Amino acid sequence: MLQQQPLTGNGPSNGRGLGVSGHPGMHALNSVHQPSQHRSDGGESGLEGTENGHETRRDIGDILQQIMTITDQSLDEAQAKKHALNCHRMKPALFSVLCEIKEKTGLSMRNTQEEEPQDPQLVRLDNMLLAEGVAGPEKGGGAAAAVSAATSSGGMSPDSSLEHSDYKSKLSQIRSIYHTELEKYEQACTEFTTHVMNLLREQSRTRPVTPREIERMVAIIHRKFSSIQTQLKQSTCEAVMILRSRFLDARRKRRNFSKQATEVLNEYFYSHLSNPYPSEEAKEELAKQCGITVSQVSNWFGNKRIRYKKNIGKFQEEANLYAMKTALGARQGDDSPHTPNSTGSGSFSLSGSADMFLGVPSVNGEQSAYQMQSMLLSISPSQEGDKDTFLNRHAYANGNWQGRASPPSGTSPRTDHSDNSD
DNA sequence: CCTAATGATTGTGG
DNA sequence: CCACAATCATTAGG
Repeated sequence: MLQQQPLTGNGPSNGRGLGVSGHPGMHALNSVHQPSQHRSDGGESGLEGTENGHETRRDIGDILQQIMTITDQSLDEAQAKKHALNCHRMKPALFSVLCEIKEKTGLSMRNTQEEEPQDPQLVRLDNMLLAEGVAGPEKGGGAAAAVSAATSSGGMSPDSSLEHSDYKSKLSQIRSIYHTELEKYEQACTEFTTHVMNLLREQSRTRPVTPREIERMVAIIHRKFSSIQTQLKQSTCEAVMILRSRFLDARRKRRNFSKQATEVLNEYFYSHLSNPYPSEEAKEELAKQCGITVSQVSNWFGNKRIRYKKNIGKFQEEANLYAMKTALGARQGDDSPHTPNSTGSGSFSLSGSADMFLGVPSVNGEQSAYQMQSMLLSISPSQEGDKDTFLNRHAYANGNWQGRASPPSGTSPRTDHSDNSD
């Protein structure tokens, strides 16, 4: 819109080369926009000459003549002419009229798509950067604090902090890059804007430029720069996402839970074998005790249930161990919160058997424990469910959540499962 | 190195 | 959304 102005106010000074060849386009433009100003005498004051009623043919000749003489004019002469034109008393009025025309023609079509509703994607990017702590004021609050709190209570996972700091440093790196780039863009934008504004202001002395036009120009520049910024934000987002996925992958690089943690979990699992579905609160409690997250507890129980069910025989030893342990704990006046959920299978069953183990030589006792446990686990309600109430309950519950288990081995209490098929 | 154990993820169904 | 089942990916032990 601005690169090719139709007016020839400063024509003579820079249009020399073109003028010589008598460009038809130029001629046409001249004749259109300055119908009353071209005059004869290629010499001096041609532009300011008075009107004369010559024929058009003659006019054209004059113009050509004028153009031809441009080459002969000196720069000073041209400047002088320009100045003279600028000082003409009609000039402001003419300019304002021209501005109006411009406004009505060229810019009217632009008006239609002037408003843009704040690109939603840009908003999304902004939100994400903000949420990720890249665009915000400073990091160090929310997530980090929560993580540190969680780890401190458990008193463990010293390596997670390491990974975390790694993540943090990478993130801050991205952050700093983002900010410097953003600043650079911003600076360039304002610089360019002021430059353009100055340019336009200056040009407004020689050609019709309305303030509104300048405004529009500035808006256009801002839009362009903001699109660049969007790109920057997008790539930053990408970088964060990549970093994030790497970090999450690192989380997949699991560490086994501590011995104590698995102890606690197993204790709960086997003491609630009838219904190994800890409530949300129980999960939280366990998580706190083990220094892991609630979802990790959920994972653990999910894995445990499925793996236990899949091969009960493999877990019998373990089951025994923990059953015995809880029995011992219960016996030692540990009236701890067992949260009798639904079936009320708290310290139940094995207190008696534990007693038995205690009064019996160790090796033998362990063997008996296996037997007992396997009986408890593989018992079917119809067989001898009416012997003891606790046994009955337990067996029932077992059958309930396990559905039908499919232990590949013959449920032998021994550790020698002779199913080597190769 | 191979394998079992194990924590996490993914896909499916209620 | 939760549980389950299958699977992935890593760790630990031989």
